[in-house]
Amino acid sequence: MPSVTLKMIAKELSLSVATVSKALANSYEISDATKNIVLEAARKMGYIANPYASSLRKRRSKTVAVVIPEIADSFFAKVINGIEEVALFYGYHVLIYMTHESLSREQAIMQDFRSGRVDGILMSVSEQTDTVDHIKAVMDSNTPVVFFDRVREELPTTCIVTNDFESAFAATSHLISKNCRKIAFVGNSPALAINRNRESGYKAALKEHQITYENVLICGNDPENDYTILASLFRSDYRPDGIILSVEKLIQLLYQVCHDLNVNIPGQLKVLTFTNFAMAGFLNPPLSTINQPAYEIGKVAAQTLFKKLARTNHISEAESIVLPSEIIFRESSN
Amino acid sequence: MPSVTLKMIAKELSLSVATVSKALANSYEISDATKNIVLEAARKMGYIANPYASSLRKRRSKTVAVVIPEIADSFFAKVINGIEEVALFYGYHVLIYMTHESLSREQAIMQDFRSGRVDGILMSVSEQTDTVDHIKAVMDSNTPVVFFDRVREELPTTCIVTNDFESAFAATSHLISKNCRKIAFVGNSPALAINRNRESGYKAALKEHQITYENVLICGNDPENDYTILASLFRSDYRPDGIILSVEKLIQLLYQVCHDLNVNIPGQLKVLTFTNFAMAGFLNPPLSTINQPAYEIGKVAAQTLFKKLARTNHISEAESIVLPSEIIFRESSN
DNA sequence: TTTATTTACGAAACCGTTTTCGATAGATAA
DNA sequence: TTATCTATCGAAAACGGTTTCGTAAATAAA
Repeated sequence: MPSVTLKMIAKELSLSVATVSKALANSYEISDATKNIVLEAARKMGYIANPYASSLRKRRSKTVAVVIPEIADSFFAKVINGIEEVALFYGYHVLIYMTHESLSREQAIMQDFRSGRVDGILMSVSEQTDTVDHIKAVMDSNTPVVFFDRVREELPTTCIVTNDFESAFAATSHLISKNCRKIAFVGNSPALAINRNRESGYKAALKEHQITYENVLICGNDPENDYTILASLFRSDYRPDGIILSVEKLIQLLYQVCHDLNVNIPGQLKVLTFTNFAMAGFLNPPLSTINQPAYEIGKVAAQTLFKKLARTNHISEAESIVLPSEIIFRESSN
Repeated sequence: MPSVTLKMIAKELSLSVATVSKALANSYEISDATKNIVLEAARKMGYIANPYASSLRKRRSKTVAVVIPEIADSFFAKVINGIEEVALFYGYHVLIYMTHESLSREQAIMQDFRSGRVDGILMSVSEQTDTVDHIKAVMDSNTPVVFFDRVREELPTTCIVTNDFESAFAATSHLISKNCRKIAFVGNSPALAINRNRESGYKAALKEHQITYENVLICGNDPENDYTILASLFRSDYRPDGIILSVEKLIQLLYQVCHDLNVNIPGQLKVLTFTNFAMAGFLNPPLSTINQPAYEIGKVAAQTLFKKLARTNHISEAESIVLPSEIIFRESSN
């Protein structure tokens, strides 16, 4: 039960603690013969290093944090899969934190990271995040941050994003080509670059086709309220014939609304959605999707972070890595 | 940049490190006047305790681990949501580990936990897990484990499960009542109690109705292979007219198979699935589901673990907490 | 042979807390 | 007046590793 320590191995072998430590670290200072003896003893005694003692002295925890709005979303779940894959490879541990779209929670989480709990941070900011002071403070304390998906480009670090502008542009153009002339766009927070980019792509496509109907809705985090917002779309004279959803969560609500109000998809409304949703092709009707490469985003984000951690010089610059999304046209937009 | 330590506060205030530490811990040994002074200085200097020093000395990390097969599954994603909610409340941090259904990965992860990295563990075992030595070893080193969903009942600890037998029984009975006489059951690993319980429920219902057709398939983790297994069902004389899926991942494959082979749901095949899938009602056809209370399972599992952690005496006993699932009948089984 | 260098190891400081054990001064009790 | 508490604080020993630095022996260079 009493876990075995370096000191116990040292005593067992009549060596010093320092020697045992170095032997286990495969230091050049120790002879191969001694290393073998130590390794064997450690194995036999079932030695496992205390990570907290090690982290305290080395000032590195071999731990990274993932800060996301929430996890009940296939996108973030897949991102975490990618992150975990890479972290495992590099021997890092992964702490998970959720902001639940709350800035104050995000700030509290970031505050904690100034303790050096994690070596680096992978994050996707909350909807509410309209300041970056709390993030900058962590970066200033020498903990690198890599953003993905919901990024803040004003900070000098790497952002892993997808081609949101182009995707929204292509999606909107596609709806136009399908004879939609009143296309609505539904996003969540205008504070997020990701939403602004998609909105810009949407507007650019409208402009190119000289379409004046423009309808940008902002949904929040409250399903009931969002339902009302979506439903109101179809009760007004301003009723659209096409819609682009920027948020995965809204799919269900939109399908519900259309079901409840007898809006036929794609007959009366054509739908295209940013999502990462394996079953989209089996919905009724099959949903056209803009598939973000979630798993890849997670992998690249983690790899980028570990690259930063490996480097000693910390001249981090603002930079974007763009992984293209893939649009899959299905019946909902046909 | 150099993070502020207790020593710095002590020097600043001409107090001892011990006094500062105790003041911040709100110890009765320190006068209110001194506490206020210390608190104020700590706040002003931006003190954040080093968690590794603290964990090393206190032998408690305020960290728990979640060990799951994978996360790209709405069930586990929701469970984590529940866990995180409770962990936040108790001031705990959450480490995530995925086994990817591999026993050796699971063993490696458990091995690491013998270092005392985490105070407790929440886990759902892998498909391959046919031994519990690696788990027992961690429990013996005084790190409590709470199982959920995929449990191992032979260990003296708490298991959070849902009423799998009853759900499978009810689901099978329902298909029988809809005139299915050749009902297949698809699970993953027969090593898992959860699967055995569901299979037993399925068989019990068949028996009760004196139906002799019995068809238990085992799907694995390879989509292509699983597709073949499912497809072969409909090419044989043994072709079923009803099917119960024990695994969420298989939904997409089954719908694909039925689409490819022109098997009409529910006309030629009625389907009921264990899943936790918000969009099930909007699939084509709407899918009847046995909804596990994923979020609740996560919450209860975490609460149970924290209760164990709070207690000093460690007389853990085998015990099951059953949270009932809810069956929602939709068109796929009608 | 002498000197310089390399090899292999150990003593001790250190990482930043927490905790034990005194110590002191003032208050209270005997 | 003396003994006993009580309240408040500090010195120092943990916690279990890592790292610096010193040293003795072995080897190489002169």
